[in-house]
Formats: sequence, structure tokens, C-alpha cells
Amino acid sequence: MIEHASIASDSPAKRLSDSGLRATPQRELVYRSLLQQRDHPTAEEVFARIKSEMPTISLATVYNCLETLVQCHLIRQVNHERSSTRYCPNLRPHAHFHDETTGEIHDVDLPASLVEQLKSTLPADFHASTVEITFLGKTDKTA
Amino acid sequence: MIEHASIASDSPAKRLSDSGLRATPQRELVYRSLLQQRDHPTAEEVFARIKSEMPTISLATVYNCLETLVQCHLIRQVNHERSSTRYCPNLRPHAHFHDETTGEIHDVDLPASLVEQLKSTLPADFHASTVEITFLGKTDKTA
DNA sequence: AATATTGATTAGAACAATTCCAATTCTCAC
DNA sequence: GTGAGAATTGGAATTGTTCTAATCAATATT
Repeated sequence: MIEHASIASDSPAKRLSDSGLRATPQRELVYRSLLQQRDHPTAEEVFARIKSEMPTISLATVYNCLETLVQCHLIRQVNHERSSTRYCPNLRPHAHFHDETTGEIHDVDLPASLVEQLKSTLPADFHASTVEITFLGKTDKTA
Repeated sequence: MIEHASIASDSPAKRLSDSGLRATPQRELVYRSLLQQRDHPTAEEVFARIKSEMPTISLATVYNCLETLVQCHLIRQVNHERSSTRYCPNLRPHAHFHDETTGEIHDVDLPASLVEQLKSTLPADFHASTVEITFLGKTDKTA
């Protein structure tokens, strides 16, 4: 869907150490897993995907790594209703489209101008740092 | 903030019975509580607010009532990150502004045209039934 | 009006996602 | 190499919500 959504320009190792954090094998593996399969997995899903490569890793560590990666802006959280938090390495401004039929989440690039227009609808004393936009609907996939 | 955000035009009793549901004292009380204090309370908060008026009501019932009211479109759910679901009787198309400082949630009316513009940024085979827009930021409240 | 049928409420148990905790292990600076 | 702080680990604890089974209420049927 999204061809070459941006990756943090710095290496993850640099990004981590710039934040005073260590580039551990667990953190790098979790990050690589997210890059490899960009389908907004949950922590449990990441855990399942990387267990074979690092059988000793624990779910708690996966949660810790994901949180760390979010903190140093290498990945983002995606929440919908109250289901499990999902993670995404696409750092460009984008919205999420939730396919009600398949449950899949698709990234949708957003024109910066629209985001600005949205922010400008706010009362003067409201200063938004972030706008989150989530579509809910269906696709015509004839696949 | 919002002066006269719309209320369902039908009475809650009618709206409920139209959906084949009963207008019980619990459901009406929960609904009245949401209308009275429009600050997007959680289920627990609603429970705390109405306990004095109906001391025998249970938290499970509050959850049940809220779900029922959502189902027959008298109220809406508001979720943010993974914190408790909040409830809101404002049925007009609007966005939510989360004040990072106070934790308050404010309704922000949205021009329908912007919502349409947003939907039009979607690939042709994506059909959105709903768009959720959430701002995160601060306010200049000198209060 | 009594009774059956179905719907709603209740309290507490169960559950899922996540966080906490205390112990161990690792890494880097010296 | 040693010591101090960071990170990982497994399991327990927590939180918000849903489930369950029993009771209660309301409407429909006779």
C-alpha cells in the first residue's frame, strides 16, 4: 500500500544512544521486526514473530523495547477503541484506515495542508501538538 | 464551550423502544447524568455520580446502560490511548481536543466540508463510514 | 387477574492487556 | 577485571471491562 514510507534517517543505534539508551540486541530485533512486516502488530504479535530468532526474549521485554522505541521516536503507537496497542515504524504524518471487514490497518498519507486546516478550526486558545485521524470503513478489495 | 450541542431529537424513551429496548430507570438516569455534566466521564465516574440518586445500581449496570445507549445512538464512546472509555451525549460531528495539562476533553465542531476533504484523500477503493479526529495539545487558559 | 415469557439488573468471578517487581544478567567506564 | 548503572526476565499484580448465573421487572397470554 505505502511504498516507501520513511524510516528514521538515523540508525536505530544512534537514535537510541542519542537518548542515552543502549542499542541492545532485543531492541534492535524488535525494531527490525516492525520494519520487516509493516502490518501494525501488537506486542504479542511481535513477541511471536521474534521468539524463533531469540527464544529467550520475554514478553515483558518486548513491551519494554516497544516503549523505548516509542520514546526515542523510532516508532509510533496506534490505538483503536480499546483493543491492544499496535506499533508502526512509519513516522511520516499519516492517518489510519481501519478495514472493518478484515481488521487490517492501512496507512494513509495526509497532505500537510489539510492537517493545517484542521488545526485552524480550533478556537484561538487551543494549541494542538498532534492530530490523530482514523478512518473506519470498508474496501472494495476484489483480491 | 459548546453552547447547545445537539441532543437526540427523539426522547430517550422513544429512541430506546424504537430499538426494541426498554426505557428503564437505570438507563434514563445514566443518560440524564451524561447530559447534566458534559465532561466525558468514564463508566466509573458515571457510577459515582448517580449512586446517591440510585444507591442500588451496580457498576455492571452502568456499563450495560452505556453500551445500550451507544447502540441506539443516544451517546457516543470516546477513546484515547488505552485509558478508560469515556462517554459523550454530543451527537453532532465533532472532534475531541485533549488538554495535556488538565486531562480535560473538549468537543470541537468540525465543518462538514473538511470531513469531506479528508475522506477524499483516501484511495478510490477505500470507503470510510466514520472519521475520528483527536487533537492533543495545550490551552492558554488564564482561568 | 394469575402466570408465562422475555428482558434487565445485580454481585462477583473471570478475563485480557499491560505494568510492576525483585532477581539476575549485561555493558561500559574505570 | 571490577563495580555501578542499565536492561532483561518470569511471574505476580493491576486495571478496565466483560461474563455468568441468579434474581427481579415488565409485558404478553390466557
